[in-house]
Amino acid sequence: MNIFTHIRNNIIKALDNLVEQGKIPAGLTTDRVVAEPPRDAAHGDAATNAAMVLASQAGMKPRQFAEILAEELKTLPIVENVEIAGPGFVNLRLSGAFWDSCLREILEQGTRFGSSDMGKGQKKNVEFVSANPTGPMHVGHSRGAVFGDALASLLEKAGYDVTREYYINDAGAQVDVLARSAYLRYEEALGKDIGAIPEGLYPGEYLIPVGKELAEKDGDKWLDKPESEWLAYFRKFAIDKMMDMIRDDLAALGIKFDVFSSERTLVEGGKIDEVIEFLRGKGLIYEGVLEPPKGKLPDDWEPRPQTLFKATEFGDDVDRALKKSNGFQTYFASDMAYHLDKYRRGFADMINVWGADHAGYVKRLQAAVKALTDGKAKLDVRLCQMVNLVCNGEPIKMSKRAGRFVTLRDMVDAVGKDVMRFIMLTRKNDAHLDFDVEKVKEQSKDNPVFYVNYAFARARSVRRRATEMFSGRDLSLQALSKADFSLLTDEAEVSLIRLLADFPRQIEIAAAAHEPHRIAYYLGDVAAAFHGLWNKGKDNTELRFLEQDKEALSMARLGLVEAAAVVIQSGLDVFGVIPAEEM
RNA sequence: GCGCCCGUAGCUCAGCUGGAUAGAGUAUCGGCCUCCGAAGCCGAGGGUCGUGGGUUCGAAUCCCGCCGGGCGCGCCA
Repeated sequence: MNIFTHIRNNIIKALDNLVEQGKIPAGLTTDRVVAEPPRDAAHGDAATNAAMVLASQAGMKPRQFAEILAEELKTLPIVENVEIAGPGFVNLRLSGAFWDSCLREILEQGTRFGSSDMGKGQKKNVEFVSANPTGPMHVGHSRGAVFGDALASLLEKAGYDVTREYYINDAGAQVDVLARSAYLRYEEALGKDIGAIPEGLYPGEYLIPVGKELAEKDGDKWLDKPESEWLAYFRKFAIDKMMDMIRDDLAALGIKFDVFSSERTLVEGGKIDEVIEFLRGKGLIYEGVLEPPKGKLPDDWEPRPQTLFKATEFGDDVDRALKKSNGFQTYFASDMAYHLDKYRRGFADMINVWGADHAGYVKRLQAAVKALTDGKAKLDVRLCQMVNLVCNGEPIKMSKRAGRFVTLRDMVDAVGKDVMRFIMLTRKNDAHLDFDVEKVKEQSKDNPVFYVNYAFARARSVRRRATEMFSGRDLSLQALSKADFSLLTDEAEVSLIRLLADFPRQIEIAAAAHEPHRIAYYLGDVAAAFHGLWNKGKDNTELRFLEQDKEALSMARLGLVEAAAVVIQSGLDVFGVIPAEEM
């Protein structure tokens, strides 16, 4: 439970009471009233802006309104003290019993703690990766993959019904190139000297086994046959192989999709024509000629009539082509069909994760979704910036053309899935990220995942000691939840409890903003608070977690330690990272 | 030319979608291991939040104009 929604509910109730008592006028708009943690803990546990937001509506001064509200809030059982500060903040100090109950809740819920019902089971579709099925995943895909997966987990934790979806671009010219490249490897497998891979075909060695497999399966059946006979067959076979490979790569990163959607299926099912007719019915299609593109003009540009969609009516800069001048469908047209398909499958709330190089495409797709669903569907596009791969400060060069790119698999093998996932999530998605493949392997401060994990490992270490010291005693989370937490009175202990209790709210904030990185920062704070408390116990033996002759106190402190471990584990779980028990 | 993103401590970045005295990490300097794991902790210095206006009780945050950086801009996928 997010304690600040709980507090806000109490404030709203208090306002209702004041209306009943005739102390403030009825009918105030309370939308903007919030309860939140004050920036400075010295101001209390929670602050509300109610007086400042409502005073003018009520025809009072903020301070005056605050006085009245404060009197009413003092009667709440969870409130220990109320103060008015600054322009009219009402600061609440919550009772010790309230914080004890928060700690108890963490231990009772275990790693379920942090879950929220904010999403109310509402369906959300997160489409990510969607790499072309023409080769293995390279490192450039990894950020979007990790981000999308973590965002999906985050939304699940916040109470949404999330579908992870992969859109296979298996309809364009690039998959014909794939088919031809595979055919070449097929010839090679049958003993033909293919020489150098011609320009325009995929040179990667990953197609060698594909050619070999076809040769073993079909023999020389396709040899010296015209392309028209084998192209479709080779294409399907190769695409399936590539998707198997991609699925394996993703699995190595701990990612599993719920749905794979195929562009080709949409095309062959006539869905593109259907969507164009659908829009034509709405009067949003016309034949016309587009303005020449701005900036550097392509050499062969000339005005041509095409089938256009009135994207400008929905916020786009120009109208967009759905059919080329030769009558073929554009990629945008199939994307429209795809998003209409998603909507019809029940997703009125869609998130797409793209590389930042697709930024120019966002507006037109949002315009499309608006038009297709009469504004009933939401589409948020999250852009992931590039990851600069660095090795001890030196940039690593990648070249896909030469077929020697660093694959995602190489990277997972080199640094490990968990490190990779965590690092990718320690930055806002739209900020560039330097990833040093050597430094992240160091077990030091250069490696943010270790800092958090170290706190967890220390917590486990305390538990191991406790089982020795208090052998025979039930030290399960359930048992510890019954400890006497009123014994935890040190400032560092109390502030750690507050921080841990804030986890559900952090999940809600991060989920609402579609920003998983916030959880990484929060976990850093939790780890810091825990390390701080630990070291306080080193300096002052009175504050050590475990003391043989003070069992009740030890149980309360062990409960706090375990609660910290629970929150760290639960937070890392959103990232798909499993913390090590020992380091 | 247009659109999107960005500009916060020497460096790398947070900043809870408008709150109180702008924070971490790193680097520099100074402390803490007879004591639950020093991969850690405590402390110090370091800021015109690019800039100029506007909105209001209140702006790093929202709006507009500049300056600087990045990306994108065909019927490609």
